[in-house]
Amino acid sequence: MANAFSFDSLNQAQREAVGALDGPVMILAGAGTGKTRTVTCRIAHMLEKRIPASEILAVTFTNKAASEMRERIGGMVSKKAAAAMTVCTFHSLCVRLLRGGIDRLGYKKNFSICSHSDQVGMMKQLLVRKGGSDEKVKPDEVLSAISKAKNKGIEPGDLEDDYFANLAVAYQNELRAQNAVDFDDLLLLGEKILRENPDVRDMFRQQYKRVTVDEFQDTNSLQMQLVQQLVGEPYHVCVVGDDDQSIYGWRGAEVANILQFEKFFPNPKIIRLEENYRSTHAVLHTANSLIKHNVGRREKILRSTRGNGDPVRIVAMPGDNEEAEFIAEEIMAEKGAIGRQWEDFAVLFRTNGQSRKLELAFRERKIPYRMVGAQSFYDRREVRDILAYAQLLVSPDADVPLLRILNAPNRGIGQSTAVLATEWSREHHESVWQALCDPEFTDTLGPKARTSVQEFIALIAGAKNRIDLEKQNPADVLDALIKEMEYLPWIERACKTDSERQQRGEGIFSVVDSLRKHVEKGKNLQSFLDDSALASDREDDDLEKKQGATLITLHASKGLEFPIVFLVGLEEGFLPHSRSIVEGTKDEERRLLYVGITRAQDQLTMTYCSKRLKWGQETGCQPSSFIGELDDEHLNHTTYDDILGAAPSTDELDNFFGGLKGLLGDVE
DNA sequence: GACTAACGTTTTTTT
DNA sequence: AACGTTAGTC
Repeated sequence: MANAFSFDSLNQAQREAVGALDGPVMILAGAGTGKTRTVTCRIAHMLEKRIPASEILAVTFTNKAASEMRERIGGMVSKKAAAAMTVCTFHSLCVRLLRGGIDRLGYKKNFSICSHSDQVGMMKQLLVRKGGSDEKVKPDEVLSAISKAKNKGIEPGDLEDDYFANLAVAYQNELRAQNAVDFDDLLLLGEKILRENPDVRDMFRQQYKRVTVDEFQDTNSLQMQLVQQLVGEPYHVCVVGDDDQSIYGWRGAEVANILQFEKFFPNPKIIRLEENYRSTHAVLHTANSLIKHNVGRREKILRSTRGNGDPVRIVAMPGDNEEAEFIAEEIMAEKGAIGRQWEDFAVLFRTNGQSRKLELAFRERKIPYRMVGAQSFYDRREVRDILAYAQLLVSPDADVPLLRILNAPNRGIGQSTAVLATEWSREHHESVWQALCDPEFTDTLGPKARTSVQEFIALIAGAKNRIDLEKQNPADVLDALIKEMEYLPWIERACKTDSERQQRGEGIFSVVDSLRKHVEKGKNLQSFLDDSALASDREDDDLEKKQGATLITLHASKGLEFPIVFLVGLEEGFLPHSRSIVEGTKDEERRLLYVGITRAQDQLTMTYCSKRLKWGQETGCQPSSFIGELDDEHLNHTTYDDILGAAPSTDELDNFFGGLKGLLGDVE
């Protein structure tokens, strides 16, 4: 552990942050200022100072961030010490807490965690059951209102809209009846246990004497309260973040946590990291000039440790076709001219819909590219289905997963039977599964439906017995179950393409496979379901594993960096998004653009179009009001026509773009 | 109960 | 344009 890290390799501010181990500390880490390095060094410093690893808690926002942090610290100190620390997300910390003590709140310890799609399923049911509303209300709308209420500490019944309040109460009762919690409940109940039980709270405070919270600008007020419960005197807490990069306000993040940190912990030491190692001066100057238009921020001026670099280009485009072509052509030319890798290029956009034209242009030119984000692995139908079966094998009384797969694959238990069973279960205050098992209920069904139900019950009960009584490997049982009911052929029938068929098959396989690995580690089915519910895992989230230029949303780009960045669609209505103007969140849109700009290391090009295809319809566009806020000093305003001349041939294009670098770029 | 056709919607995304 | 949802038909 001797050479864990060296103070010499850190700058003044970083050194101060790494050295300040005691008391409340807030590190304001601007983009590209070596935040991760500082935080990991600080924790390594703790270990070097003989603070036991077991007393260290680091909370992150995603599981990926948690494992990366553990790995980096492991590289600096011993693997053993890294393994002994607790590095996890707020949610998984609460799961641990609740598996131990949720019975104090009247839940059973084997509670299940509702994923988003579970919540939607439940809310859809409630909307049907409650009816009553003249307008059609979307499940997501209600759920987000409930979520915001929970995060603000408002009781479901006290929601402003009566209809929503009614739904919220019903939703909460439903969760309760199924012994289930949603993501917000994890935090809510975790905080409640700590607050109401001094013995539990003291135990945690004894256990975790040093708490670090990463990405602090993304915490909501409930998470702040949780931190306050976790951290007792003498408040050895360190929060790290950048209010200028707070872009998740729409899902409850409270910048106030950073802006008013002094209110939560007394006399914090506040350290600013402003020395930027990532970008050229031109890029940073432009970023600084934009973000200073936001009011009520912790002012930070990023300083470049590098040279001026090329000016930042703002290019006016006739339309989105030209925009895509321009970028694709320029990437081809640049790559050849200065020997770049495809991976050095990134195109950033506000909405996923903007990627289509770009993909097309890339494919035409055989430019390899990687798309980040899009569809979550856990939202894939076959994955959700198989997880629903897995959950039934733990608790068949969970209504949402049961109803989800009751007729998937088709087994002759359709909507009408499902409705009858649900109604019966409500009247008799029991679960849908219990209703299906009840001969009194099945006798009310027609002979065909009755047989189908009985076969279904036998199928699930049989599999459950093989796990519970015969102690067979749950992964084997699940695998056999899937084959027995011919799930794969059923889902394949609905596929249009071969690649889709293959994808479905792989989805099913990987769920079973990851369950098997879980079991091999000695964990049970329940903990597998917990992990799956809390896992963010995008299909191939590891950007590094994919090859090619990057196409990515501004949100997903946070934390990444690229030598050459194109930021497209700087149009009023897109960036800032029209919705933000209605909702009065233009500041956050400005931060979003700030995040985008600060992703660039060497070269940045921002584009806007005069017209753009939107929802299959051509719409006129105005330049973003943000463009006018940028300082001109390192800007180069130009147009598509200026660069291209009048409609050159492809050959001319190639030649032209080949020489473009020489014409435009002030190469250092 | 299963399949098809018309319809409406469309920011960002994690746990 | 493309997707999911819903209503209508066999």
